[in-house]
Amino acid sequence: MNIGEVAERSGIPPKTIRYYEEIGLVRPQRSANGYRAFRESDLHKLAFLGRARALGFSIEDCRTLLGLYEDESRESGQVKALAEEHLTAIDDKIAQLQSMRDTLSHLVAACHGDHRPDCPILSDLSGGRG
Amino acid sequence: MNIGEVAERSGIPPKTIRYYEEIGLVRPQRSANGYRAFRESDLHKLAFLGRARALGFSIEDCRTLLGLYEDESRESGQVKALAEEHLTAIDDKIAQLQSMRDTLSHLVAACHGDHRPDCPILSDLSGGRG
DNA sequence: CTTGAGCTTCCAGTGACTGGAAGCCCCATA
DNA sequence: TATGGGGCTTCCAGTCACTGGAAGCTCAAG
Repeated sequence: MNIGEVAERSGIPPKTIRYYEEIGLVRPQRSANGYRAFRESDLHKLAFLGRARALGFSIEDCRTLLGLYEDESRESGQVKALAEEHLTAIDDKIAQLQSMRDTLSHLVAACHGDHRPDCPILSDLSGGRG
Repeated sequence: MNIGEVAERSGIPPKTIRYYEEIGLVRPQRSANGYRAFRESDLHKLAFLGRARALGFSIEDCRTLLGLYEDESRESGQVKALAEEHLTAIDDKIAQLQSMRDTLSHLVAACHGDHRPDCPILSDLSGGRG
């Protein structure tokens, strides 16, 4: 398979696939003409990466997960620990965004939003009174 | 004021303040010795920026907000529109994270996480049956 | 033989900092 | 007066995960 077909079937753009090769996540062979020659197993790996990235795992986490996936002597505890750590990070981010959201939505509600200059949003940002 | 004091009073690290100057968000004067000389108004601006950043506004949004803050002929509608747009973006991010969180927490719950190799998390990542 | 799509590499830019090196400047103490 | 240490300066590089674009090679169709 050439990169275009792999991109389509894995849902990962060609540029990103090349980048993944550059950082050693996949190692496709090469045809005589210099084109990358992907096997089904490469496609499978890329799809794995796509799903892991969609769950928000970092590239380094993905590398670890791929390693565990290919290691038949892995312990599921290692995978679960990584996933739990990531889950905690996600929860932290959600909490942070939620807090921003709460503050911001109050400010937006308080702002009449018309042609006049006075604005509770700017007042708040400027320190509470001005 | 030197940069150290401004950093402490605004809560923004010196490195970040220098960066903000570089991109034109603040323009402190200079003392004869080459040190940056901040006025109270610079400190005020930096505190404004710190709060806007804490609400998740991008640097470019912050630039716009500062401009509106200093423009006495602004219309509060412009500020509100910007804030609403940002609020929507936050909501989108929360929804995305929440979706990741849901999937991931199910997978984590399904994984026994012991010394055995079989693992629903990896199975899912590998395409549902691997 | 030409055209155009697809592939190659390499370089640069994104956002918002952050770390580190090399080198002034200033103040306090011995 | 020397020195030591902390604070300040600039500049360069790295972060993360791509993404855009340029220049040029390859391949299949007409």
